[in-house]
Amino acid sequence: MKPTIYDIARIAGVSAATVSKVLNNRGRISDKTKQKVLKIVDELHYRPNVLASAMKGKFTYQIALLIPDIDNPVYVQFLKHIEEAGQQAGFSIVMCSTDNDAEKEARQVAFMRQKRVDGFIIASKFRNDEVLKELLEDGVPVVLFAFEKPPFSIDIVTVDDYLGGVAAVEHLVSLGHRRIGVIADGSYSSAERVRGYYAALQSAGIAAEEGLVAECQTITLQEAEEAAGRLLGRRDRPSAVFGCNDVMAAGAMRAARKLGLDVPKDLSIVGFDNTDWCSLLFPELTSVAMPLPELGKKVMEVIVNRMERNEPTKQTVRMFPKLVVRGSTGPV
Amino acid sequence: MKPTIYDIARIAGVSAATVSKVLNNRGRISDKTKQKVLKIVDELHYRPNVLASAMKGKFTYQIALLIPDIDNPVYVQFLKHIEEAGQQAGFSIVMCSTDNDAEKEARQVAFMRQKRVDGFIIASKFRNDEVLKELLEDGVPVVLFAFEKPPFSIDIVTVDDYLGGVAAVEHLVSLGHRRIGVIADGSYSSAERVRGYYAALQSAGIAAEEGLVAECQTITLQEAEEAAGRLLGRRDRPSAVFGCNDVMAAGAMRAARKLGLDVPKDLSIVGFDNTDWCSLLFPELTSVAMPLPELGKKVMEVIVNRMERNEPTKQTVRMFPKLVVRGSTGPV
DNA sequence: ATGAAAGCGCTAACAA
DNA sequence: TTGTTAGCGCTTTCAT
Repeated sequence: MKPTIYDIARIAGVSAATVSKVLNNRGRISDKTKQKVLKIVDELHYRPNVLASAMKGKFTYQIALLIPDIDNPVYVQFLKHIEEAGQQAGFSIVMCSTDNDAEKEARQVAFMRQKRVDGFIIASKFRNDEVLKELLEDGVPVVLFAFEKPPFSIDIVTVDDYLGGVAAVEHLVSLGHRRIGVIADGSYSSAERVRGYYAALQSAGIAAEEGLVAECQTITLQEAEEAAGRLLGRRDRPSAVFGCNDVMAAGAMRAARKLGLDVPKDLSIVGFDNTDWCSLLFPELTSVAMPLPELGKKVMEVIVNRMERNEPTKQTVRMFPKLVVRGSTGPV
Repeated sequence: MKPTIYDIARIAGVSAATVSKVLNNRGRISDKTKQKVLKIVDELHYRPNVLASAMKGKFTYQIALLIPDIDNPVYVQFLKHIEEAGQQAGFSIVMCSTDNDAEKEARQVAFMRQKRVDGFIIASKFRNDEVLKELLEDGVPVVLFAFEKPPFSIDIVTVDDYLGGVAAVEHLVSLGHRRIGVIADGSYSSAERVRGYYAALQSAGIAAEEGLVAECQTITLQEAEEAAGRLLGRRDRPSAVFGCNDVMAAGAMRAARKLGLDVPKDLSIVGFDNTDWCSLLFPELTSVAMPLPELGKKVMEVIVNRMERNEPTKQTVRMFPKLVVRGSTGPV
């Protein structure tokens, strides 16, 4: 059997309370007993049982990460960087995929709460307002990652999608493009990026055109390809397309190829998220990058902060995206 | 506060023990009290505290998944399917990336054991034999996923890499290729796939050639591209390349493009893992697919089985891979 | 069929 | 400075 705090206590000739104090650096303990206890702890490879200490109101050191759809490569990046930051801070990440399904969201949250995870990081979207509200009311630490949910008062760590959209489109404009299509999905981020698109057009003095925005219901290559097909099938097709994420952009790439269009000669394409897909595509995809390592660190910082002291004021951290130019964009 | 079993008991006018029995379907309880208790449970939205029941030796319903490197898209697929199967079976997955680092492996395992996860699924590789041995000796449920570790007696759920290698190379041979290169990494799976390569060559009556096997230290696009470059730079370059995973194959694709070789006219390429990268590449990548949904289900089945009754005999499940032909392979 | 009581491993008052 | 005690929420004998 694994040794318990009592085994340590017995061998060291002290009480369990003393051992606990040594382990947690609380109260005053003489240096002598401290050393003695630590020595035994080391010898027996003693490791406190997290369950037991969590029962006393301490942390479980587990954070649930809710992700809508792991087939989108950007979510893998989220996971990667959040797990990394979590490891750094001493927390593990429990991966919960929700498949964009409100029922599943509810089930996962309920299940995780039973396990007393210390908090929830919700990435990109969350449909079940009911459940979110309950979480907040119950004072469970929750941080939204890479999206916002306006009516809710809640901690948020995200990227400035609006500015990202602006950057993408300004790049295209600077290359001389004036007819620029967009492929968007129904998400909050997407809407912001599209807003950036309009703003960039406007400040370049380009009139926004009906029919240059294609919508996807779900974020899949196939849907994106179809949406792009609609855009590129027009008689007056755009000379550039802004995909609101790399999946959309990849779909546009496929559509272009199917139509025999050369990228970037006949069509420039910009994506968003700067995932590893960018370097697989040919030509490589110009894309807007989030500062993921920083975002990951930040989201852990915010959630741990909320776990430790539940301040009444929530914060929104909105970091700056950065355009990464590659081969998929060029002059008209 | 969340209601406890005592709250339920009090309201229902029974003892906590009775409530516990109802909840766990143990002992005999009259239908009447059962209904009464269940009703209260429902009304209060009572959910048992997993920590508390785990303290009494029950499950935590958490399984640690150790993954070496989430940048390889196949590991994301592992995660996806294992999480799915876990959800089905009522277990959540704690993601632990190890970065191929023995120290990190040890840290992660120690940390997870503190949290009393019910078991470990180790994907693809594990360097720290020490730690693995300890896990096994302590009777902790462990299953290897998608690789084997011959000297150890341990449960394994994997794909038959050898047959996968055979299938890939037989496909190339059937297209008329006789000089076939391989790009491998140092993993167990890779070695098996290469063994399949040799076997397929031999049964086709083709002499294996020195220098047609390129090795990578790590699985990155760049290294793969370099390795492929070495293969394709030879005067008598192969007409086909078998990448031991899709990353390697993608690297080969890039190398080919850099050398101005047309795929599949000048060079056929086969990958392994059938990841989503396959449909991003152009031409789309022919690749060997693992039956991931089945593997995911199986690995959960095996680990849960080991959790429930620790039988002395370990099992190895080796499933069959399947070649998926796409545009990257063609006749010589 | 039901309940009382002990205890899982730990922490936190409170005493000493 | 250290120890005693109670208790987190649950399960499990063992009585009744």
